[in-house]
Amino acid sequence: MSTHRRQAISAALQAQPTFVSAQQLYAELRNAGERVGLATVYRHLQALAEAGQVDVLRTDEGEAVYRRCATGRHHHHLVCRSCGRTVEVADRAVERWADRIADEHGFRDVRHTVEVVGTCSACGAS
Amino acid sequence: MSTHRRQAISAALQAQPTFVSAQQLYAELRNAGERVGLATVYRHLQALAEAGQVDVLRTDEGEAVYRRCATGRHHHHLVCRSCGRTVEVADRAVERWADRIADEHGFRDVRHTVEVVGTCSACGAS
DNA sequence: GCAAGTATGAGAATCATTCCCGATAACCGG
DNA sequence: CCGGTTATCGGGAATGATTCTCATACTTGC
Repeated sequence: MSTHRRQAISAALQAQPTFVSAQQLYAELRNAGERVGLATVYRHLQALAEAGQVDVLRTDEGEAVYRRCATGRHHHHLVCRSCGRTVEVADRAVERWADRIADEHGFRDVRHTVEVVGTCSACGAS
Repeated sequence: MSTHRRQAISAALQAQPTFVSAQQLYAELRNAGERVGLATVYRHLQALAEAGQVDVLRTDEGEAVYRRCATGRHHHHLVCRSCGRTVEVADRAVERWADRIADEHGFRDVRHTVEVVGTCSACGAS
């Protein structure tokens, strides 16, 4: 159906250089003049997440943050704790590791979460 | 000072077979007859977490869950999504992987989050 | 253009977590 | 053991993110 709002939200997300919370995206949309409701932002973000079109993760404070990733394939993130710059990492090594560990303990249908944060070269003014 | 409440909370946490939320722990303490406040549970849980005596992580719903781990050393968890059984995994391989990835992209002071969930052999009634 | 159905937005409702503050209990010097 | 001082408690209010509700606005098929 009407994909007007959905497109606006999807586009706004696309424009983000890093992970953003629903609240942030909502604020940006409002600033950009979009008359959109917070509930709508949440709805679409969730829909996009379920459709696997965006990645979701939780900050240490428990806030959900979203990001439209370059690839639809499974990957992980390397995020700068200072500027938020995000590098998408697709490396089979971790997947294999997770599978091996799970296997060693008899676990099945394994799913994993792997996120790495650090200070990027631009921010680490050493 | 008064370590009465602190001990009760620490002990209750010790008795948990898996990760528990502050709310759950609070409920258990009340059931056990402890006249403790929710705020106190949060306070001590946070203190214990900062002291590195308990591990904290976030559920997909954003709720913080705590666990007193066997070792104080750095490790990860393999959790059964059905029964909650938790296996502590200390495997240098992931650490090396994370360091390597970070290094390749010029990131420093790296910290990582790695959690694996699956169905344990007891629950996977296949 | 019209009916029927979905998306939308505003604000209320939820829920975990934190804040506030008067009450309480531990510690200490005497 | 006593009073004074101070950190901890507990309960309820305050906060903040997320979800729900529902009347209204837009879409689509016809």
